[in-house]
Amino acid sequence: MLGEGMEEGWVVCLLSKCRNLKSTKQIHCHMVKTGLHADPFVFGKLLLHCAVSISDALHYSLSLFHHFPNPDTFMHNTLIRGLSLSQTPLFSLHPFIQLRRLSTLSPDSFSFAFVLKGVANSRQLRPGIQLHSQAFHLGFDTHIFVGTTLISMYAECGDSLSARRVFDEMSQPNVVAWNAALTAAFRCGDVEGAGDVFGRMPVRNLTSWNAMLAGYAKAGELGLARRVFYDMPLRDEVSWSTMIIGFAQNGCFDEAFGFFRQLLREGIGANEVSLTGVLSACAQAGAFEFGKILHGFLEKAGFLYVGSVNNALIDTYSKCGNVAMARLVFQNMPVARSIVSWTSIIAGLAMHGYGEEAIQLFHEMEETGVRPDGITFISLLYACSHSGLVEEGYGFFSKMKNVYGIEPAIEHYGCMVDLYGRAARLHKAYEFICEMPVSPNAIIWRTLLGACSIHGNIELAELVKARLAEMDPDNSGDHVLLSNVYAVAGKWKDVASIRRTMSEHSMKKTPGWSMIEIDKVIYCFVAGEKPNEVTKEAHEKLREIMLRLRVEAGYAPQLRIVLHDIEEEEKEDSVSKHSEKLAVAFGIAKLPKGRILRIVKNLRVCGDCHTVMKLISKIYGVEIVVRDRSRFHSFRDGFCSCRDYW
DNA sequence: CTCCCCCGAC
Repeated sequence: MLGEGMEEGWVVCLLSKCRNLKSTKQIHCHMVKTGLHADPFVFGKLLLHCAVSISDALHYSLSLFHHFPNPDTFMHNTLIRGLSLSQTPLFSLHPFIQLRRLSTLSPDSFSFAFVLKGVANSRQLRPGIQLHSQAFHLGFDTHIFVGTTLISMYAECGDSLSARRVFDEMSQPNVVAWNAALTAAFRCGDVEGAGDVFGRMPVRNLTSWNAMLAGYAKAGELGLARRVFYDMPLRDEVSWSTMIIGFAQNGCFDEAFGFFRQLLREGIGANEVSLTGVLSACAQAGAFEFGKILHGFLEKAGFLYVGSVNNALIDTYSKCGNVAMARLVFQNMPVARSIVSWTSIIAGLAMHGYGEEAIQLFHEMEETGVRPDGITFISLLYACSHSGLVEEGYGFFSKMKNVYGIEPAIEHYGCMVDLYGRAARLHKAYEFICEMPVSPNAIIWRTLLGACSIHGNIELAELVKARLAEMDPDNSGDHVLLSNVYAVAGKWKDVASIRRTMSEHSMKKTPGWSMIEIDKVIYCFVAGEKPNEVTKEAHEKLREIMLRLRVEAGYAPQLRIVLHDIEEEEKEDSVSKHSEKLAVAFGIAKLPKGRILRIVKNLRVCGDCHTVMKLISKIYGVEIVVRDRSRFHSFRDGFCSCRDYW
């Protein structure tokens, strides 16, 4: 038998090795048997472990807490801390208030710092102000730790002035407080103010420089980020990752790739964060070949043992059109599958039109005991809406609320509107919008307008367009959608009137572009661009293809395109050709037979192009994979994987 | 510093 002190140390050490609730409960049992659970120090460690170190054990720590006689301040603080990091951070107020009411105990600086963190995470300004005043009365507001948290809290709650004031009133801010002020300014969208703080900092460590990089990148100020990057006296892995991720998130994939290559060239080497960043760039750009190279590299370097890298790979393969590889990565993961892994594969299957399989995986996930989050349900609802699974979608929407207690966000309501709208239940979709408890944003109305354009409902489209005109009058896409509704109905006068309004207000239409990779070179075709050598060749091939489609398949262009030709007849013939048709034509001209044509497009594929692709796949015997704005179309032998529902 | 996230725009 071990001595008492040794037993104590041994239990605490064992506890720190427990990664889940089950093994932690075994330690707890042992503690009860040996009587150690009554020791406030050991019990406090157990509580901390359940509340903070392992996930999904917060409820267990709450019940432990309630069964402990006279819990001390540390135990209260542990509970506050655990709750502040949970899905319901505002609940951290409860143990804090309880602690304040006790006559035998009182809150300390930790209590304030943790509860302020909870308030910051809940973005609720009012309790934040009350806590600030309490901290002031008890003299904790001058505590550097509390003061720093106050700055972050005000910034998170959107009160930039108060954040600024707390910082200005600090007598001797340390570097952590300076960094908090810097991050706070960025958080409030005050890019200039952040630069100002940075300029006045007495000491700058690497963290401050990296915070500047991250802040500029998040604000889309990539030029400024780049300048700071080259001005830095010292760069670490974080600096490099921040640049790669910053460029990737702002759609500058070439730069993201460039920084990654430079990172390798300079011998610093990739870590798991820079790898997820560069993989995310591949995913968004549809860079399948580069993604495969990275996969080989990271496998050899042992990065497959990192969960996030697997997740990024799953997403990359899905978004590059190879859902089979995505599945394989998911199945062979040598580490535990997190909620992100499950959500990634569900989203991947969904965007490839495998709605039933996505649902199947969701059920497997539930059986495994992984708890879905709000994003999982967005992906699942997306799967249902894009596969026409209306009843199933509604079922999951209810389950999300009633079984998992997840309050639907505007995105979930958006999915539901899409679900009904795509399935031609336009009035149901409209009713749903009117009855939902949050006020609809432009995206919600635009979803319904999109549905009206698919199903040709002029009355509803006009009503919805009027709403959009109030909320987002400068959006050219909405005008285009309404004009499409008119065009399908043959109401040319109304179409012309919209076009006139658009040119009078000099509204710019987003140009459509399509990319195809041939021999490691990416060719990008933009609708309406000036002809060059490449586009000329593509046009020639396209003319030949279209002729063959007319002769052999009786193809006739759809109304919208006819209209288009009339309107733009004085322009170059090239303008009337959609970029995805050009990319396909170029691919047929250049790629060897039997190769899959992989195309990435920035907008949604139009009805006419969809028909043309189906015919090309049949007549030319090629497989075409098109990644549209939000999903994949796989054309083979005259059919598309979306079953014409998209 | 990260991975998964509703709509639409030729």
